[in-house]
Amino acid sequence: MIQTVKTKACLNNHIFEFVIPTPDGKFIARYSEAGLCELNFPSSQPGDPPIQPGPEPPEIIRKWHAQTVGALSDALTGRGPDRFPPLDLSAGSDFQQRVWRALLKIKNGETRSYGEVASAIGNAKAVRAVGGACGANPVPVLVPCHRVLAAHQKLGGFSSDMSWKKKLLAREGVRPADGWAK
DNA sequence: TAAGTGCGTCGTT
DNA sequence: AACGACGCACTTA
Repeated sequence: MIQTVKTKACLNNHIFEFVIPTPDGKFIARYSEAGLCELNFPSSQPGDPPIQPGPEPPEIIRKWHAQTVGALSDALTGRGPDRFPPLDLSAGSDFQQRVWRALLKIKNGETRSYGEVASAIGNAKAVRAVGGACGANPVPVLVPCHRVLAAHQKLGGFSSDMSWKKKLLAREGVRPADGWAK
């Protein structure tokens, strides 16, 4: 159902940019030659994101994009995506990349606390820093930073609208006893 | 129980 | 040197 629209050669690097229309709004995906390097939530601001038509992207990138579109569609409906595009997380620091890789291991419908993620990357005391890395996640939804909660199933924070965190968790069937989900 | 304070910790700016 | 999508101990109400 979701169709790609336009592409754009961005900056001087070979970055291709796509809009992904979904029932939840227009996401924006960006690709480097290594894979999906950025996925943005729909802008809360009114008005369309200005994306200029660009050169036709290489075959491989169109393939990756098709995988992204499918994975995003699955994720937004609470299903665990089976096909992922390759991810280019190289923009992050070593620490951030370790965190993001750890997030990828959290299965659909599961959650971890910031502390558990910290332990998982072998840096148990870097709890707060893990929160920072989650906030810097360049590929939200697919890299499931929304599955990281505070201790004792408390919701914790989110960089963009908290409603996204609640929404994504609810669609995966995560409903803590407290009843923060709405 | 629920909410608020203080402090340790650590990566990032 | 200051700031967080934290966690924990400890107060108050």
